[in-house]
Amino acid sequence: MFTFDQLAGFIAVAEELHFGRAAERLNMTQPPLSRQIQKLEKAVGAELLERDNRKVQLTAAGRAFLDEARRLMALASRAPVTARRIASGRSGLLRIGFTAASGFSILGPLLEEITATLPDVDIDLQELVTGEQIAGLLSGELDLGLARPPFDNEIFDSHLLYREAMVLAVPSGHPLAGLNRDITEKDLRDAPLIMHSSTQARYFYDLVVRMIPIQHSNVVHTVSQILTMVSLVAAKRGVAFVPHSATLLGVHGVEFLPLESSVNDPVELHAIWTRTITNPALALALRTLDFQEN
Amino acid sequence: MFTFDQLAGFIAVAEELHFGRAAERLNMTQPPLSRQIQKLEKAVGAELLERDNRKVQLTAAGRAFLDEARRLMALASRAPVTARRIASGRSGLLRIGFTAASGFSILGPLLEEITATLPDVDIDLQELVTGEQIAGLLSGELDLGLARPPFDNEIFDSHLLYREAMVLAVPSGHPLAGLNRDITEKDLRDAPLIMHSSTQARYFYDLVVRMIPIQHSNVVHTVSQILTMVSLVAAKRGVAFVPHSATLLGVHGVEFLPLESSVNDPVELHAIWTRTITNPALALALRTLDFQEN
DNA sequence: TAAACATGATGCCCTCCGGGTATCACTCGA
DNA sequence: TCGAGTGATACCCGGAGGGCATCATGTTTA
Repeated sequence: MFTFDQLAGFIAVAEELHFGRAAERLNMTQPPLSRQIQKLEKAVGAELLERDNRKVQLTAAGRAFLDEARRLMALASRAPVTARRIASGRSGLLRIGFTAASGFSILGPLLEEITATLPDVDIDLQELVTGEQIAGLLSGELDLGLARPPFDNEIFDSHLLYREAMVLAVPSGHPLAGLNRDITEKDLRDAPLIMHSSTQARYFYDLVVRMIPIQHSNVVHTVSQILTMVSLVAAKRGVAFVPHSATLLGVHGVEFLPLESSVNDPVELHAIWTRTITNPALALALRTLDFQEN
Repeated sequence: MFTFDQLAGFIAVAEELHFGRAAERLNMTQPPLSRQIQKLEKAVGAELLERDNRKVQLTAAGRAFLDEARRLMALASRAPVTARRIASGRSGLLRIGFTAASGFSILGPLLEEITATLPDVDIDLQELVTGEQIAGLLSGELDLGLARPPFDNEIFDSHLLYREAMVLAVPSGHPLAGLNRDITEKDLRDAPLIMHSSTQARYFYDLVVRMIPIQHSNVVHTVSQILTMVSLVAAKRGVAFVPHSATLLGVHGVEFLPLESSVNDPVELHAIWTRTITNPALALALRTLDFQEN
């Protein structure tokens, strides 16, 4: 196998067609350059230059090999640059998981800020519920999640994106919509309820149960995604507790009513990521977004 | 700058994710391999592998650099192969000049033989009169010519392709066409004549003058290309002496009549090339065509 | 919980590769 | 015919890189 030095030497001689001048260009003397070319020709197995004690010219094989040599040198000089770009985080891939509701609120501005500052970072997006995001982050299939609590603060670092109110989704024209006041526990005593899964959507389930004593006999559906809930409300299957950002989903035939609540804006959305960051693009993105100091 | 050995080492470690096994695969011991990778990382300017005293894994930059490294190695191993193919003549470029008439006779079979034996040799074809071919061969713009004498036998080597008769081209329905015998000098005493240029088509000019005493007052046109002559005959501008292969040009409105001649088939076509062959593809083609021994 | 094991990094030695200087061999032009 | 120009060769020397022995550290096992 030949070396990059030999290739550089050959290119110089091929361009100068003169060993002395080529050696000067390479900041070396002529003899080692001669031997370099000899070694290269031996390694390639073909005569590349025709030397005539008076002039030097390329052989047919030499012309072809010159092309390849230039290609090799170009590739070799580009490779470290791209590697460094990726190591520094200015280039690379960021895999982001997000919930359906966050997709309509915070995701857009967030992506805009990332792409404006880090234009060479590719972004993979996946709509996932919080549980799937946590699994993805742990397995390394995801770099960043936009998810709800709870998550293990030993493993994950996080940044609170926003808090929002819980509202009641009802079909258009529902009697409760005419009340023009905050909905209370009593209003819901006999309403058919579309409820969050206590396992898949634990966060919402717990929140609702803390806010309002539920008549479990009223529950007609148990689902895990906000979008599914709103769709079922639109289909007049019942009413549902959803975060305020669900109003942005744009589903027709649904109205959103305020709820009487002791806590202001109890629903949280966090950006979360594993504390052991291996993706430089993530590190840089977190700094860009001011989620992390240093 | 890094070396190919470092690249090969990195690829091995990246594939094995284990320094010991990678070293074994490379027929070396583990310590120098470790240092090779360190040198490579220093040269690249980025950490490529994350070592953990227990396991090895690629960094984001390492994954990207692995692609480039594989590309480099592939290119580096292909380059000598193509160079050798060209040096051996099995691949490359052959630039052939030919006269219009030879294009309709010998050129086809000749090309067929070359491409059948040397399928990877590209062929450039140019229709040129003998003088232009000789200039092209001398300047190195042409490798092989299909031309007429004379040419300098000191400079050019040659191979006689064929000899052919001279015939008289006359417009269809010309009185001479009805004679049904060889045409003699006397038949042409008053015929308007389309004659070869004494400079551009010296060979034909001399041949004709040797065969038949020309009435120079009868010459109505002086041209250098056979195809032009036949076209002018078709346009009834006169009669012309052309080689037998001109019958293959397929020009309508022209008949070809035999000439009384002392010499059988006086018109020669040669393959010619400079004695100093630099194009390996030419050397191999000449041997393939049996134009040259060894 | 301590000892054996596994694995990458480091220290040291030695060989060989590659660069430098001096010189040769060959050709061309005055 | 001789000197200038140019690529190849001889010889020397320093440094790069490989091998062996060993260290540092984390994991497995008894």
